[in-house]
Amino acid sequence: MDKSLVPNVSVDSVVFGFDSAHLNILLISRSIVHNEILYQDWKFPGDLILKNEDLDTASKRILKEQTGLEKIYMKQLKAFGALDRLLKRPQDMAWLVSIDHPEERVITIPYYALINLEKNGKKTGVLNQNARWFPVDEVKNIPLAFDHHEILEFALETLRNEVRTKPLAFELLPPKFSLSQLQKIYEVIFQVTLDKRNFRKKIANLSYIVPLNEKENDVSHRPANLYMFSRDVYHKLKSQNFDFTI
Amino acid sequence: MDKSLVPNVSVDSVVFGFDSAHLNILLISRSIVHNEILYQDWKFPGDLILKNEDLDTASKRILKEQTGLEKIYMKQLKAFGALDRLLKRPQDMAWLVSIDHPEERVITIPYYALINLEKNGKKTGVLNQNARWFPVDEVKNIPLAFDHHEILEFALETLRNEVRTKPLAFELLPPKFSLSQLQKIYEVIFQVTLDKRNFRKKIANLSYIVPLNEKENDVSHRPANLYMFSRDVYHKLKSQNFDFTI
DNA sequence: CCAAAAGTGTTAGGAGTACACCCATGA
DNA sequence: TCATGGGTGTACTCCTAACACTTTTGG
Repeated sequence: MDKSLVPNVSVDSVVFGFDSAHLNILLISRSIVHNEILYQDWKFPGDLILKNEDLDTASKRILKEQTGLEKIYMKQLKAFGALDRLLKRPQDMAWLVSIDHPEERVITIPYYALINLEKNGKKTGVLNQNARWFPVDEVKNIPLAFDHHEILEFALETLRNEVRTKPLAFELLPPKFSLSQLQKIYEVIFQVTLDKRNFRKKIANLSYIVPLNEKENDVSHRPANLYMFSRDVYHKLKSQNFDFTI
Repeated sequence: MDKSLVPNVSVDSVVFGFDSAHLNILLISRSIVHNEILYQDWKFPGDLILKNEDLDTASKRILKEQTGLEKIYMKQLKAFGALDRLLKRPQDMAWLVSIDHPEERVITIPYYALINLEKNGKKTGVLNQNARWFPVDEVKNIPLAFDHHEILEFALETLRNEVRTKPLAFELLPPKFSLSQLQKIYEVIFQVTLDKRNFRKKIANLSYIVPLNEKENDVSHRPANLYMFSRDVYHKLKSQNFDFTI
């Protein structure tokens, strides 16, 4: 194993991608042959960190190396350090050996990341052949490495908490978006349906969501007006103590 | 250094204690002589974890060893892993050598803990001579080890977020409490003053805060009625989806 | 002209906020 | 009898929730 690695600490990334209809998760394919059995499953992008590297730096570096994604919103979740988190299944242990990390005790520090998929897209943003987007509600039926199901649950809960009080929805949207797209984000994150008129009334009161003189193109229905999120206005309001809530 | 320790991972505890008037923080005194200078400052209870120990287990064990506190509410904050977090001041580096942990890279995983100080008390609950309670707003003027000021800020922010949606206030109170005590908790945590009548109206709607047929004793004013928090009722309501907010 | 999503107001009920005086106890 | 904190109601405002039809575009 590389001596410049911290042997007991890794980072992972739970990347949420929104494509105007669904919330998706980025997974990396993993194949291991162990005792003549082929195991195929999925994992989050992640790896051990370097000794001379901050946690935040490591998570960005590794995400870029493994998927090609960069310059997206990332935030730490918390540390996952259960004693047996690497030891529950034979394929997990075999995989550690196969990549020359035969440490038994690895504490992982997952991050969640947010990206819009319409432009950064299923193709353009993701370079690695082994990486694939899955709708978040399908992931519970997909075999994941280690404790990654548990990490995903925590990431979802955290996303739901944070999106209530922070302007995270805009990280999932393109720079110019329609109100229906914005509404859809809250609907897929909270698994609810919202009333269109009430939602728009609320948005109309938020000075940092500014209407543009621009409409959707090439849609086979009445084109929606486009809006943008003004970070400037938002931070000005926030500094005058202010409570963001949808 | 003990070979059964994970050399790069520690846990710390930010213990909040409420004494009916103030929110307090538990700190441990640290003295180091370095280059013939005596440094005296304070730190959170904390240490490196053992190789065969969960993070949650480690934080409980170390808190008990260093302060005597046990069986109190504890929850992980997040990992702090800045490259230079141990290297900013000479006393920090000298201290690591003095306790035989001369590792340069230690990622710490702080927990926050909640306790009531009226019964568990300034004396009874805390065994270690070096441990002392400080009012939380005095701590910013006290020299703390490493990045412990930053960790405290994060702990306070987290406490404020979580106390909004979870029944944490009751962890800071004795089993039987008055409504004024409960109100005071929200006032000290959020640094606001609340209207007594409006506060009590809200509480009256919460079925899991149940009035007892019991009053305060030995107070030189009209004795307050006592209440208790019913975990049963709370969890029943919560399972029928329900939104806790003060 | 059809399909599809955009856009738009009103009303009723509930929650939040502001506000001032009397009560019970110990000293 | 005084000092101290406990305990109580009302009116107004604002937010929330429920609800259905017309408009604009591409095909």
